Amino acid sequence: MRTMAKQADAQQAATERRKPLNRDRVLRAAVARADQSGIEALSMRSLAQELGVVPMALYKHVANKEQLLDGMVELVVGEIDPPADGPDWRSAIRERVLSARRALLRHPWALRVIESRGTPTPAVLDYLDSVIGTFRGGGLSVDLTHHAMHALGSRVWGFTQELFPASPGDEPGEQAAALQAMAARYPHIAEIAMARAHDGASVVGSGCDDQFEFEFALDLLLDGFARLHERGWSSGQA
Amino acid sequence: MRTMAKQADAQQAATERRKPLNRDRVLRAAVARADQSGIEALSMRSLAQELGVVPMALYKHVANKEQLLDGMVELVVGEIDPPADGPDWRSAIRERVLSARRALLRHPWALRVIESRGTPTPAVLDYLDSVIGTFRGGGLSVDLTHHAMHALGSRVWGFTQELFPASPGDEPGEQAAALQAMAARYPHIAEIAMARAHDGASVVGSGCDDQFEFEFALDLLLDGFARLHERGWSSGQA
DNA sequence: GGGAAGAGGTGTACGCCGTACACCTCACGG
DNA sequence: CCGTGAGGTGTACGGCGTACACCTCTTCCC
Repeated sequence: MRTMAKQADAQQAATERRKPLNRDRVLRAAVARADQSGIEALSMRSLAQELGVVPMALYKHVANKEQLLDGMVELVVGEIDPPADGPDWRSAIRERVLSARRALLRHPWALRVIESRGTPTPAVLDYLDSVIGTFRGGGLSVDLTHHAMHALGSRVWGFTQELFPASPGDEPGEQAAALQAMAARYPHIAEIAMARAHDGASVVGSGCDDQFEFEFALDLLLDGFARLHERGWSSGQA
Repeated sequence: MRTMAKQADAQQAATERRKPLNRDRVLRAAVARADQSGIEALSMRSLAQELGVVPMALYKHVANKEQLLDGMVELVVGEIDPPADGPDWRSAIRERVLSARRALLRHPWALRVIESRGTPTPAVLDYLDSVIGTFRGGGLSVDLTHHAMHALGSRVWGFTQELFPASPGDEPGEQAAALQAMAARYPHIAEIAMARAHDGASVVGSGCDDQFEFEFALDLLLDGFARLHERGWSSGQA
């Protein structure tokens, strides 16, 4: 507190919120809120409140909620590492996809938003374009690259859709009981779930899409692409 | 029109809507509406109107909207053919998944609803359980089956997430122009899109996830599973 | 036959949501 | 000094899901 403290303080309350509140601040606040409260808790109203501002104020910085979501996606996709250059397309793709995974792991809502968005944003296109470029740079044909991208599907984002949406961790006892009940009706699911529960350590909570699962599938596909590439595969034949 | 026509007619208006309107009729109407107007056009209010009933009437048959969606999923998943039995797990899975694809193709909203639902419905569990059962019946280890299911991911439903949400068909001239514009900024995407446009015939509209794309990826994965199975792969090693 | 019971349909109301529109405020350049 | 325009406000509308009290039949038992 220095001279003119009173005046400064008085102004501060006004000033603090008067700090321009540009588009970027809005987007970052939105990302933060979605990160910690989930995407469904993000409304224009709640976001405005968090920024100490009336809802309509946001519309001076984003056209509407759709554009807000697009902006958030841009931010998240911007966190993905740039492509590694090198002769080895296989590991370049691998690294890139795993980097995407890390980014989207930090913002669990992001994949769903990306996928639900009607039109891909520029950052999304940039990312896809550069992944494709890596395939092409590695010598894969346009044809094979095209199909490879489709085969990867949403996996280019580092995720495969969870089959079981990861029930938020009840205490383990309860979970075991639920499993017991399921075993009668869904024996095969239970068998697999049991086996998984065995490992224990390596699994985060009850989620099953851990790093290993993802890399298993990714490598299976990359192996497949490599094999087809070696054989000069083209969609004309088998 | 026969005797007592007037009375019958008078009653008919009342009667027609008085037809009990059970849970099943509600669900079927909801599916029909979602099929033809899209899932986002399905609100309790609009559905009620279509059934000639006040919104709150629906709540006598479904607990809330979530349960409505669950019920719709049950209906759709029920359309998937039962598993073919036979010694060949590979083609049994293939058929089953392609059947799921056909069902979900008839109800394009369904995959998104399945995935967004917090807890899988019984029909969903039945389906997954029986797919797993087919793997196991084919001799694949619990371990490999587990990873295979993850690798399939949402592909067990016959779909991979579209990377490009299929812009609704503008006239081809316009589309070509847009492509031209994109080529500058996203050369690799453009290259692939061009190549695809070449084939023409086999592609439905501008959508790219046609049958071929899907089967390409599916077979790549199934081949991979088969190969690992033959080698007695287990997650302990490479 | 009369009346309780309960299933099915109604009407009103609340609190959320996104956002259109008119307004205010105030720093700044002419 | 004043106009202007960027940034923030307040009010309002139409849509949503749904709680709650109510009405109206059908059915079934006495």
